Amino acid sequence: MNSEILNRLASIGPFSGVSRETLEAVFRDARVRRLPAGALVAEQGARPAFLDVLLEGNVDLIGKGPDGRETVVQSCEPMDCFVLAAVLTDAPSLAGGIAVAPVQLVSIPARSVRDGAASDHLLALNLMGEQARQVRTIIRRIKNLNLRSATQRLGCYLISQYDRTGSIAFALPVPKRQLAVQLGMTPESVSRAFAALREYGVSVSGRRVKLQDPDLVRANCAPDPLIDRDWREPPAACGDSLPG
Amino acid sequence: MNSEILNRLASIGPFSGVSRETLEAVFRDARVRRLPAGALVAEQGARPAFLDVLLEGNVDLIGKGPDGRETVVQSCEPMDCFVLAAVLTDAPSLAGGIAVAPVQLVSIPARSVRDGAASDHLLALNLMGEQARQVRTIIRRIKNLNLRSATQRLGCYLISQYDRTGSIAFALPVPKRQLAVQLGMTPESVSRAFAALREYGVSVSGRRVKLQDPDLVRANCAPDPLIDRDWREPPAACGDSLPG
DNA sequence: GGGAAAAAATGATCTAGATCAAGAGTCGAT
DNA sequence: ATCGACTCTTGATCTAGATCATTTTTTCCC
Repeated sequence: MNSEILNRLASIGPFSGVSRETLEAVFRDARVRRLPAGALVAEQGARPAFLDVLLEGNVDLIGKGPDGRETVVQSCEPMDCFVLAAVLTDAPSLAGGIAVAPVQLVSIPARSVRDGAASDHLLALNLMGEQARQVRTIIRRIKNLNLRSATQRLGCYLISQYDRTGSIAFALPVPKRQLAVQLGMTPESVSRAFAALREYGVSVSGRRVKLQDPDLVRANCAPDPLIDRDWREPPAACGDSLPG
Repeated sequence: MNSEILNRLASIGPFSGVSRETLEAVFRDARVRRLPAGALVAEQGARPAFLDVLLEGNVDLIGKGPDGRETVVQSCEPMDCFVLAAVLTDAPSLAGGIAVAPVQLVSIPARSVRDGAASDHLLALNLMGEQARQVRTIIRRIKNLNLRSATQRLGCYLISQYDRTGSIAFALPVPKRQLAVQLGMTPESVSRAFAALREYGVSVSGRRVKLQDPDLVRANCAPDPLIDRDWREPPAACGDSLPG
């Protein structure tokens, strides 16, 4: 594992500020993995052997029922870590992970993570905070799915892209098919939602989107800081208040 | 705060095994509250001043959208603690809490909880584990809602009651109206689901339920340990491996 | 025990979005 | 450019469950 990757890891929420010794112990047996799109990254029902941190690509966490039905629990971006809850409780994973694009990830042995938390107070605090943020992310998703129509969800997503880029014209970071997964609907519904948003001055061509009148979209899609992630909000370095 | 309550608190996941001094510090300014059914226990959008532990009654955590729509995020039973994620991250609560029955709860100042975690390694580990379990509970709920029909959800719920009580005849622990909330549907749908389950030998009268043939219900509702909480699974005392 | 008030059952609609089924672009590789 | 394979769009239908409206059953309070 090269030191550039190590530095990137050390800077994310769970590991920020953690002592060099602890990091060395935790990462000692970590390995970088590369997998093609479509690969199974984590298996549902098995105790995860590794905590995975996504360096590049996208991974969808998918829950399957006994009858084969599926539901996307979460859609991960670079520097997210997944199956953390299962790793920390050493319990069978409730969802499987599928690479939706070629991925690069760091796999840290689950044992190392648990041992690290047990022996390093700050790491434990960080992981506690990370899990708390997880909880909030999932609740946001639930609210997004249950409280809004498909069209509103897409509209709010576009608004968030607008806020992030600061430009009324931007490219979708993912293909529409994948957007459908993130927004909890079918690709057909995404198309129809785009069609519905034309009324509010939204034009699309391929991946290029243009918001003629962002405020009109805002007025009709009701973005809400308690649902949509505020990308400006700092990742909340927890453990800051640790004395000593 | 009397010592009986203190002992009950000390025995739940987040506080189990924690040193007397830490517990004293954390609980120093804690207060017992009693509220009538319908009371607002926690307000959405506000930074919670307290971590609440439910001693008696039931609390529903409800997310509201800008347009007034509502969705139940979680339904809490005694000895659950809620708004923990918001307390730990000191962020606005994403959902409000409503007492659906008269409740008794312990309110611990948020500050005390965060300070406790920062100064006591074991407490931090416990809270980390508690949050991890939270995550898993919510994911289970998502899978239950998205992967099963209303009838299957009710059937699996009844099976879980059967497993818990060991008897094919038992009383529902909550009124049907509340059952509807927990299962994510309307009271009307609960009625219809009960009607549909008659075919599988389920009879109801008031709160009394009888499963003539549990295996028939099982066969048609597909219970799954990765969705339904296994009540036998121990609450996973986390932090057991803490050295020293 | 009677009778108001809440809870539950039942029936009749309604609806958002899924599913199914064709077309129409779009893109990458030879 | 030409082919073939995706990805997207658009239209037609279907469906689980919500919603609305009414009746029946419980509950429980005096």
